[in-house]
Amino acid sequence: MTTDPTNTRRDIPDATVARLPVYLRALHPLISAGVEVVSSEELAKIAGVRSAGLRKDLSYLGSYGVRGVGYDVERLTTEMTSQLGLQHPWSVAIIGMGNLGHALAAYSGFETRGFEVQWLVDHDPQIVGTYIAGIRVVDFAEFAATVTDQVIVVVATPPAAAQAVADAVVAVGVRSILNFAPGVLSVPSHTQVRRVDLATELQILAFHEQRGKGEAHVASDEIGAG
Amino acid sequence: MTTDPTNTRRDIPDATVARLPVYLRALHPLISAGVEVVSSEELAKIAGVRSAGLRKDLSYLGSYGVRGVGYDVERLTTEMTSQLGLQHPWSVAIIGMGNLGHALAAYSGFETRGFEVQWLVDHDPQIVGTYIAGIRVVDFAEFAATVTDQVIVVVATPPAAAQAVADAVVAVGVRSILNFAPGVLSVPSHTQVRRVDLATELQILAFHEQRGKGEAHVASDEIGAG
DNA sequence: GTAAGTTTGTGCATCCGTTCACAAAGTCTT
DNA sequence: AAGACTTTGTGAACGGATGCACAAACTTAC
Repeated sequence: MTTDPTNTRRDIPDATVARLPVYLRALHPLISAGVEVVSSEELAKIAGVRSAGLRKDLSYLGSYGVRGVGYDVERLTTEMTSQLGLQHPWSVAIIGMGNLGHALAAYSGFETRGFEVQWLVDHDPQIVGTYIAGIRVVDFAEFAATVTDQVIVVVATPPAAAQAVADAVVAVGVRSILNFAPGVLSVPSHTQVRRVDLATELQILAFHEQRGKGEAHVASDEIGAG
Repeated sequence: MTTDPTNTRRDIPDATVARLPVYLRALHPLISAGVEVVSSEELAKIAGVRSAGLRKDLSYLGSYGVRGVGYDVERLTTEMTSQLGLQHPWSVAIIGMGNLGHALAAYSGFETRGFEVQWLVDHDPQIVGTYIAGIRVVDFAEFAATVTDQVIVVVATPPAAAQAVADAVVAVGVRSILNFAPGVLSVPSHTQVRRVDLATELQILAFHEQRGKGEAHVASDEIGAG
């Protein structure tokens, strides 16, 4: 089972999946610098994890490291890109063109990491038809009529509207939602929701700052998948 | 150990701490509606967790539920607010007034949940001195000169600047950082960093969408603290 | 070709978090 | 006051994730 090319379909633990994007990002500067091989020790340092954990994570990919040498940077990148399903870009729809939605639409970090913002959606007639970051804002009906398979919806509406939006996008077949609105969305079991709540993050920081006066070096949400 | 008023200083697991803000938020509509008592079953439903887990979480607070009745909504709110250190608002500084920083500055969700944006910081002379959401943008020197104890810094700069900003804020005594810039910040061990990376979240969603075609109902990061 | 050096891959032990299930402790009814 | 009913608080079992330590596998030097 060491270098078996057939083990591409092991199931990967959620905690590992949550770290793959971090590793992928850590590989970028290495590629740019023309580095061909990297050891688990070096890569772990860049990614901010322990080397043993990194090796275990990579082993779930049916990893192709070479003992005594390290990992081929390009191959590792290809492998992770493939595992994450990022060979071709995913379509993203941002719903809610308030401050946050506006900022997300203009955020350049999506394109470089496998995503393409294809719809900007709002219900305000004053905003529909205008252009934000070069993309025309449409209403929900137009989005629903043109939406294709495998889209990821980003909910950036006020909290009061979020559940209704979630219901509506689920109804048109969306299965993946990234929710910036505070509060819990209730969705069918075949739909996955990830939540990003700024106030929650600050409150967690506040707790630790108040308590231990910050002895812990916390690194991320990992937003451990529930 | 059941209703001992002295057990206010047990150490609370990280996973529980990450959920307290969610519970606190779930209590808001109940208070507004004038509900006085809530069972773990009801509250768990609102918060999107299991009732047994909720009870265990509350028990770490030295919880004051009443068997056969439920939890006093107001008391629970007070207790959690106190545990999270939110009796008086925390000062927040947002560094980097690009799209995202701009949106965060205008985000109204902070004030209502215990935070007060007190500094907006940028290094661009064109932006310094302007007002965003009623707050004057200052340069880093002015921030460093006026910063007080117990501030939380939100890093919303481009990735290339993030590490330098982190070094600088650590140097003036900041111990809590919320980082929106992609990539890992390296900080002293007494400093806590929480990371929010939009592209990472999307990539995790993409993985599950591609793989299981979304059979999992994922709810949040839990951002298991490292 | 052999020995020394390097780095991966993983078995094992440990820790942490979740879930189950039930006794304890309260309320309500008669 | 006693019994039926409700809901909490938690012990215990379980499962997943992390960290350690080392054998296996490769390279390099001589």
